[in-house]
This record gives sequence, C-alpha cells and structure tokens, in this order.
Amino acid sequence: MAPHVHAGLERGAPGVRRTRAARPARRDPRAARAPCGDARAGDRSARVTTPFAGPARVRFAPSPTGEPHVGSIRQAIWAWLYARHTGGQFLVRIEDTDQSREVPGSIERILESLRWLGLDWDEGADIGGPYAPYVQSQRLEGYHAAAQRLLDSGDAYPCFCAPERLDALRKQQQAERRSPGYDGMCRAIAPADAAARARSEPHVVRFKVPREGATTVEDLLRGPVVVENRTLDDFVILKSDRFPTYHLAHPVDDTAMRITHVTRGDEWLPSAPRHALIFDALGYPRPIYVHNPIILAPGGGKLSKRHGAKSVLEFADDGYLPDAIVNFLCITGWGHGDDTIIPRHELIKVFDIGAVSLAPATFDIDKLNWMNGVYLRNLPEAELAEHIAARLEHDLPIEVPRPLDRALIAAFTPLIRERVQLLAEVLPLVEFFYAMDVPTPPAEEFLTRRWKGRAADAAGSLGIAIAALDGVAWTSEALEVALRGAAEGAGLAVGDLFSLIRLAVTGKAVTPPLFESMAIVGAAPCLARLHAAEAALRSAAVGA
RNA sequence: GCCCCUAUCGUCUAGCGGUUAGGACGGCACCCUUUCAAGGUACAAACAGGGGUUCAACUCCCCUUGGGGGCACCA
Repeated sequence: MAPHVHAGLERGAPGVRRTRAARPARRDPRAARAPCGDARAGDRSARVTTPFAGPARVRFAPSPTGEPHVGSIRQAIWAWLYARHTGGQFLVRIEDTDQSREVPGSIERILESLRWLGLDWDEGADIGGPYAPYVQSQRLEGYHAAAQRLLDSGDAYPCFCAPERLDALRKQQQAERRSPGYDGMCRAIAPADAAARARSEPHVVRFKVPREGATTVEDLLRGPVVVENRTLDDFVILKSDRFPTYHLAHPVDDTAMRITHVTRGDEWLPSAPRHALIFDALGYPRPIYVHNPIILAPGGGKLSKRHGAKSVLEFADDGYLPDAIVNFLCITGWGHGDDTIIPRHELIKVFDIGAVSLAPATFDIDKLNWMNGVYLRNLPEAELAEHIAARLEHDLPIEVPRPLDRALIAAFTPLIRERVQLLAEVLPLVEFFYAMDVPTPPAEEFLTRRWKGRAADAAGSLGIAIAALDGVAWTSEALEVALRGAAEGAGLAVGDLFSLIRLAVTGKAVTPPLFESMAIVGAAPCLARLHAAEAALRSAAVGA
C-alpha cells in the first residue's frame, strides 16, 4: 500500500519562479532507512525525523471568508518553513468555490497578513506562476473536465434530489439514530437517462463510493489511516451552480499544481479517504498528507474571537513583532529539544513537519507576550527606536507636533527597552516626556509607605532635594550624585526620597529610571514640577 | 447515534525499552535594585486509569476514561 508519494517530486517543477538561491540538495542519511510511505501504525520510530526527500511544493490554501487567525496562520508558517527547509516552493491558492461565504477584501487581507509575517510565496493568486491561475473560481473548466471523466468512467453520477428531500432524509436518519448521509437514490438511474435529464434539470454530481471494502490513507504523521467505505456516503463533487466542492477541487488543483505535501488541519482527516478515492479514480498520484491538529483556546475548546483567535493583523496592531509570532506559533504544537527562542533562519533549518505534535495545543498568550519581549529586547537599538517611533506617531495625542523628534526617541529608547513586552506598552511609559505640563498628583499619592501622614516631612524633603539641585550640571550622573548626597545628608532612604521626586517630575509612580528621565525632561520643567509638588504638600500639611 | 484522531508538570514541549523524567512560559522565594522592568539563583509542579508484551515500560499492544474533530450543493 504505497501511494505514489514521490511522483510529484520526480516531475519537478519547470520554470518555477525562485525567490532565493536553490539550496544544495543534501542527502540526508536518515532518508535511506525511513522512507515516508512505509510508516506503520503506532511505529513512530520509523518517522522520528522526516527524511529529506527533495524540494517540496506546499501550499497555503485559505478561503476568502475573513482574516486569517492564528490557527490557519500556523498552518501557513509550518508550510512555508517546510518549503524553505527543503528548498522547495510555497504557493498561495485561494479556495473560493463557495460564492456565498466570500467576504470582500479578505484576499487582500490574507496576503497582507502573510507579507507582514514575512512569509514570501513563489507562486500565488497575486503574482501568478507556471500553474496559474491560483484562484479556484477561475479554474472551473478543470473541475468540469474532471467531473466529466468521472461521469464517463462510471465513478460519478448526476443526482437530481432536491435539497428538501435531502433535509428530510437527514432528519429521518437522525430521528432513527442512524448515521446521516446520502442514501444513493439517484445511483439507480440508468446512465443514459441520467445524462439526458442532466441536460435540462438542475443537478449535482456525486462520487460513487464503493459500498464494500475500506480505503487507506497514508498520513505522514500517523501512518495508515483506514476507513470503512460503508461509513462514507456518495458525496457531492460538483454543486448545482457548477462550482466544485473542496473534495473535487483539492485533487484537481493539487495535482495540477504539482503539490507534493498536502498540509491541512486534521478536521480533514475523516474525509481524506474521499480524496484518496478521487485521486485514484482520476489516475492521479496521491500527495503526501500531513494532517495537523488545531490550536485550542486557553480554557479548552475551539479558539474564538473571545479567546485568542485574533487575526494576525490585530497582533500587528497590538505591537507584536512578526518574528516573535512566527517563532511562537511554530513552537506551539512542535518542539525542538530544549530550545524555545528559535529565530526564523534557525527554524528554517530545524523545523520538521513530520515531528509535529498530534494532540491539539493550547494557545498560551503569556508565553507569546514574554517571547515578544525577548524579541523586542534583542532588536538593535536603532531598529527598536524605529518601531517605537512608528508606534508613537500613531499613539500620541494630536497636539504633539509631527513628525516626532527622533533625538528624543533615541534618548529614551534605551531606558524603556527592558520595560516593554508589546509596543502598545510604550505610550504610558513615555508620555510624560511629551506633556507640556505635568500636573502635580494629589497629595495622597505622595503620602504612602514611609510618608503616610507626614506631608510636612515630605514637603521638607522635597525642599532639600531642590536645594541640592542648585547649580548642578543637568546630567543623569550629576543628578544622581547630588540627590543621593541629599538623601544621605537628610538621613533618608534613597528610595523614599526618589519616590517623591519621581512622582513630582513625571506624575507617575512607575517610570523609566529617574535620573536619565530628568536629564531628558530638562532642568526648568523638573524644578518647576518639584516646586509645585513641594507647595502642594505644604498646603496639605497645613490643611491636615 | 456512527466514524476518525489523540493523551508527559497549570500551559507549550524533550524523551524513541534501562533517565535523579529535561527545558520554556506561568507560579513562588531570594539576590540585584531609585519605581517598574530586565537579569541571576532556588523551589513547587507531570508520565490519566486498567490490563497485557518484556528481565525491564513514560516509551510497544489492547480496553476504559478524558480531550479534539468529522458525518452539507462549507471549506
């Protein structure tokens, strides 16, 4: 039972547009003892590492029904990585055979998501390629020809059953606790009669599934998956609007496009035998199937808009980095030894589509956030500053003049680089640098911990700090020396004094390092704010 | 109801018949420290249950249970 898994590879792909130099086709020694097609059920040792079998042609084939979310994007990431790993091609095909579900604009959004992630494709809906078009609604003739061949060979038949009858049938089957499925009524119509009626009557075309026997599909990850044919019904391959269903479009297109590995969600596993049957009936070599599990929501269950199933573009808006998303999504559902942070170029080297986990993984937003922080911190400072600038251009109030002062951003970037996980967290950390006027917070905010109920002492301490600042060069080093000295001289814990100053100068209790911040803000505003705070605390002391 | 897939710390995973079951996130404690972070160190935390196979099972097989998915003129 060895489907012609390598046939697609042997055919090669003439004239394929390449966006990068072809990788040398290293011979992987493991390939010799572990050919992909021969894995046995339960014998994982035979496919510990996917053998290097030559350049793979893989595709990302989304339906234009909205923006891609993390689940489908991980699919794209894995496919892309595998294509790059083998020096093969990654293609993007749009599966728009259901006109009613189409959401305008989603194709562009899908491509935009891939571009943002840095997943480049060699052939696709927008750029064409040797097997164009890459949009299924533009490939109808191919499906019609295939359907006709199946009709001619007796592997398919026209079905004239009305939707109402099918609904009633389904209801009855459910009521009788039988498996729902087409009962094969139109199978009995003589081919000549059927063909005649088909010329004038609305109909669908159904595949004639053998009633006996079983169909085995070889899955790269699990080995053979066997399904009894009697559990399959005569499924529709061509709808009454003459559009194909996925069951027909997939074998036709993946054969036409020389796809070597079909990677898809494991919700397709139960119907994989249908596809295998079509490949066989059409005389097409079967591709290598890789069914991988979906990503679950934190509480269990399917990922939804409420639970982490944000679209990729939303992650972009929230200030995540493409590299972090790629790394994170790649390692959810797959692991590489003790490694966690694996940069893209490294992923291309080590990612193994055949070693993916078979149990569904849960989306761990905390880990993603942490990882994004790691990537942010690892960015060269100038690059980080660019990201921050772009973010701030958008986030800062309109009163702040644009374009933003790059020198200022360059000055505070090192102060916040270890304090943000998401770009969205930048604004609250730096907005006081942009405020014309930082109002003194209410006295209670100063009078916490050591200062509780001691407004007069707090005011006095601020007075000491102000005095210590007199004539000091306004650099972070000089400020620190002066203020530490002041604290020591007054017998104060540095933290106690600095917290008052921090709140007075920035209006916040949590800020980037104090002296560097003061140096950036400048002497005049700092002193003004310190005086204002001192005065406020004094009047609070009198009032109390 | 029927069918398919699946099962190691809370989460993502490593493990390929003999291990003190490893790492990461998160948690907790401590260190560093002007706040918050970042960083460092330590700790707690898992083989779902039951049968086999074997000298030996987390690893192989079966069953149960749990989880996921499918049974459309949707993909």
